[in-house]
This record gives sequence, structure tokens and C-alpha cells, in this order.
Amino acid sequence: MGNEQTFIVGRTEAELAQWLKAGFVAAFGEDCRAMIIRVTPATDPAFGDFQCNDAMPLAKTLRKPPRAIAEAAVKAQPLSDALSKVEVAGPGFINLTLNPAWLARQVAEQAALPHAGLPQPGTGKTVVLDYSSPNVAKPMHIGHIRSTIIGNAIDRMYRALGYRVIADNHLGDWGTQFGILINGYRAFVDQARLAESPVEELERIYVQSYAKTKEDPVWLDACRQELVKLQQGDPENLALWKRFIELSIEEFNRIYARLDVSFDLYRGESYYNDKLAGVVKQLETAGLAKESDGATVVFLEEEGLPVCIVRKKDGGFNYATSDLATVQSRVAEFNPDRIVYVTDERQQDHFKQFFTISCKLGNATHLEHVWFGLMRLPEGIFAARQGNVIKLEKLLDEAETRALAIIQASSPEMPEAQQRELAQAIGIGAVKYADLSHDPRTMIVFTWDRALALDGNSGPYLQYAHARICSLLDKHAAQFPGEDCNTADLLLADPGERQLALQLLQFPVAVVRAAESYKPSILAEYLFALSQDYSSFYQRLSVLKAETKEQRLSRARLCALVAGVLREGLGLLGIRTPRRI
RNA sequence: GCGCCUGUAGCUCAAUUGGAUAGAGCAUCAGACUACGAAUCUGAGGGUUGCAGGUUCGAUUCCUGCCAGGCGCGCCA
Repeated sequence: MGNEQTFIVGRTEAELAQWLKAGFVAAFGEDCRAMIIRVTPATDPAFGDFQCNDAMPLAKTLRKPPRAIAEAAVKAQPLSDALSKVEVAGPGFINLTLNPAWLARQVAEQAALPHAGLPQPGTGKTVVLDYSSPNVAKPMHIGHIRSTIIGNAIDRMYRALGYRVIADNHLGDWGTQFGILINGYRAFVDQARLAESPVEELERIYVQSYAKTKEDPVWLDACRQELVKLQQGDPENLALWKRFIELSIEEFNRIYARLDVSFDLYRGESYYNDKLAGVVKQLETAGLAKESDGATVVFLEEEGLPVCIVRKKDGGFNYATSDLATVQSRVAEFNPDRIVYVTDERQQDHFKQFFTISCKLGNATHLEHVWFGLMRLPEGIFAARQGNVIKLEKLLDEAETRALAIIQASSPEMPEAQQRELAQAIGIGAVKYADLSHDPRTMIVFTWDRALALDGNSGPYLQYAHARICSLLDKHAAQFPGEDCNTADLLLADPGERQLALQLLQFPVAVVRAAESYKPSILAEYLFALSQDYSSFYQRLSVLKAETKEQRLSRARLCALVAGVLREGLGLLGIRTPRRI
């Protein structure tokens, strides 16, 4: 799971590798036809543009010094017209330097493709993506942000790669907590507060009612009664339950709108209720489930996993049963190639358990658990009872406030409505980027300054680079009307121009790698590197005042291509790219 | 106790899945704006990659053993 050993390379690397392999075959015979020759970007520009390290491992099988192998392969055929130089260095590295005209053609060809050159490996394939999944009647806090933002980035990347994606928000809308909530609601609801802030009020009710179950057995029993009534379809309880869900979704949607997140489906756990008994029956028939201490369980000792309970002593079903039913339903309805779950790290065992059981029941669809590290505060983990929960809405408000202050200082002449809109794009962009730029598996310690960083390696840095290009291109169009840089020849004489061209070629690779490994951070890191290269280029080389017209048009086109990749790439991360910031 | 994960610059993180001199941002210090937008750029200092072994041309990466931390482990989801 998650450890695909596939090597992802771009068109350019593949073409260079093919040429090199012909050299190996020419030098060492047809046996080399089956071997893997990989070309990767050079680790240091001093070495060239690309490199191949595969001569060294061949020393053993070919029984020759690795450096001699590399040299023989390189000399076995005339130099490719893609290259201006090939060198063997160190123990046997093969360093490749591209012919600038050929590099320019590669860049132009890629730019002509849709989505800035993304391949379409997902054509004809379906992915069900299960993410965000907050619980009904509980406000979203910053613990929910990772699943939502990471999940949404994965969603966007897979769509861009041609997959049909079914984004499903698997709401926590069923379970014992509804007995506690319904009973509490009747006793404690404050209608004014409910109207003011529904989900907050529901949470308050839940907390109060839950506390009472701990000290008052009669109350606890009453809560159980309400749950049973709900499960049996009591109209009043059913209506209350539905109301709780409506109020919650309304509030969630307000936050999703601010985050530019949307789903194809909102199927909560309750959607699969009537299938749960059938799942247990299947497990029993298949000989997988057994009775134990009054419950029905599946033992997974051979897999080294804990026992999985599929039916409780009281006859109720739980998480694993519900997830098994969900898989069956999704497979039947969508026939997906993969189902991907984005949740926090604590659920790893649970997913291993139900993936294993699902497999034993005959499910052949690939199931993937994408987990991320918990978000923590410097003083420790979040806990509602410690009162240290930071609501997601408050985080977003704070982000926009901070961004607005900077905009007001730097662009006081801008109309206020526009300032606010920008503050939204920048503030939310900063929050998203702060999360997406880290490997999902790392545990994040939340601090305001880190989450809302506006300089250095941050969302606004990338947005700034993009906006500056837009401004530059506007000026170019105004100063040189009728001159279209988009068809200009790319002249890549300067190392700064060359570096940008090489970096542009890496965009499709970055997206595919990010998607396949479920790590948007790979794309974020790429975009940051591209922006850094651009800023450096921009500082040193003039576009509008270039020495020749050809050079000016070439550089303007390079800028336009960078802007295009930034727009596309940030779009895949769900980060907006205003023309002016 | 068992299982999963993590340990890299003062701080937050990378390192193209075993490659060349381990790179960025923040912070610190020194520079660059009568501007193709300074939310930027140039440079400097800062490292025994938790510790000890092993595998090989080559290890932050793979293996073993320790140390430290996080998470999980039978009726919550």
C-alpha cells in the first residue's frame, strides 16, 4: 500500500533514456534490451541538465569497471541531436547536456498540450475519494483541515490526470451519539442560540448531555431509549435527526465554499444502514465471522491484526461493518478502479482490518488509506474538554484579517471590496499552502505564524510571482502592441533562461508523482522551486529592455509559460491566482 | 507488553525512492529599490542526518540492535 515502486519520468527523460539504451545495446548486446535505463534531472547544474546512474549497478553483471561501461555505451553511437554534450564522470555517472534548440522545442511542445502538458493516465478509470468526513453536530476545528485540504488537492490532481473522480463526503451521521443528542436536545435546547449558531449549540447540548450520562444512570438509559426509537424509525426522532444533519451540512458548506472545496456526494454512514445485517451474514456464511463474548467478530491473527468486531453484544453494528457495506455499495454503483480514504494516522489499524476482510469477501477493487499526521498545539494534543480547540472558521477569519492588513498597507488606493476579495484569496491560499507544502505524514504543530506565513516558502510567495508576471505581460502588450510573444522562438542562451525551461519540463512529472504517492507536497515543492527560479531570473535579466526584439519576445514567452504552469499547478492545490495581489 | 509512525542547521521542513560537495524557508548578520511590482533578490555564518554496528563502488535512504517521542491495541467513530 502506498509504496508503488514505479519510476515516474517525463517525456524528455524517456526520450533521452531510449537513446542511451540504444548505446548500451550497441556496446553490450541484446541482453541489455531488458534492463532499466533511467534518466533523471541533474543533481547539480554543473554536471549538465540530466544524468543517468545505471552504468554502475551493471558492473556486477557485465563484470567490467562501471566507468568503462558508461564510456563504452556513450561512444557506441553518434551523439543524439537532442544533446550538445555527454560526459562520464566519477565512478560512472553519465551527464547529459541538452542542445538549447532541442530543449526549446520540448518546452514548446509541452506548452501546446492541455493542462500545461499533463499526461492522461486516468482516462477510462474511476476513483472514489472519501475525504473530509466531519461529524454531524460538531463544529469543524483545525483538526479537520488536513483531510479536507489534502483530500481536495488529490481530487483536483486526479481529475486533471483524466480520472473520473467521485468525491464523497462520508459524514459521521449515525451512531450512539444521536441518542445522547436527542435526549439532551429536548431538555437543554436554547432556541435563540440554535438560531444564532446551530452547530455550536448542538455541540453544547451534546457535551452537557454526555456529561450527565456519566453521573445519572436514569439519564443514560433514557438516551439509549431515544437511540432505539431513532433506529426503529420513530417519526419525531427521525425528524430531529434529519434536522441536525441539515443544520450541520449548511454550516460545513459555508466553510467548504470559503475553501473552494466541493463534493459529488454527501453520503453519510446512515446511507448504508440497511446493508449492515447483510454484511455480517455474508461474513458468517463465508466462515470469517465467529461469535465471541456475545459479539460477532473476525479474527485476523494471521495478518497480525487485532480482532475486528462487526456486531456488538447489544446487536448494534459498528465502524468496520459500515465501511465494509460502503465498499460493496460503491463497487456496485461506480465500479471504481480505486477507492481512496483520507483520514488521520490513528485509523491505520482499522483500515488494514477492513481492507483485509473486504478482500477475503472477494472485493477486488484496490483500496488505499492515505493517512496524515495529527495536528497538534505546542502545548499538546487538541482536546475539547481542555477548551483548546481552534475552530476552523476562526482560523480562516484570522487568515483573511492578516492578509487584509498587508493589502491595505501596500495598496491603499484599491477599492475595499477588491481588497477583501484579495484578502480571501491570499489568506486562504496561505493556510492551504502551509499544510500542502508538508509531507502529509508529518505531524504538524500548529502555530498561527506558521499557518499564516505570508513570505518565504508560502502561498503568497507563489501568488506574488504569478501576479508579477501578469503585470509584466500587461506592460509588454501595452508597449509593444501587435507583438505576440506566445509564438516566439525560445532562445535559451542564459543559464537563467535555461533553468526556467528545464524546470517547466518537470511540471507533469511533479503532478504525476504527487498524485501517485498522494503527496500534494511534491507539487507544492516543485511550484516553489519554479517560482524561485523565476524570481532569480526576473531580478537579473530584463524582459522589456532586452537587447534584441527576439530576446525580449523569447523572455516574455518564457514568463507567460511560467505563469501558465503556476496557474495550473496552484489550481491543482486549490489555491487561487489573482492577476494582481 | 505488542504493532504502526517519526527522529536531518537554533526553529519549520526537503533530499527525484541507493548517487556526486545533505538543500530550502524562518531567524541572525552584510548588501541591492528616483522600481519590467522589495510580499522580492544577492551573499555570509550555521550539520558527527538520535546512537552503535552491518550490507557495497557509494547509505539521510536498506538490514539489525539500542535511545527518545507520537499514535493505536475487544464492543466509540
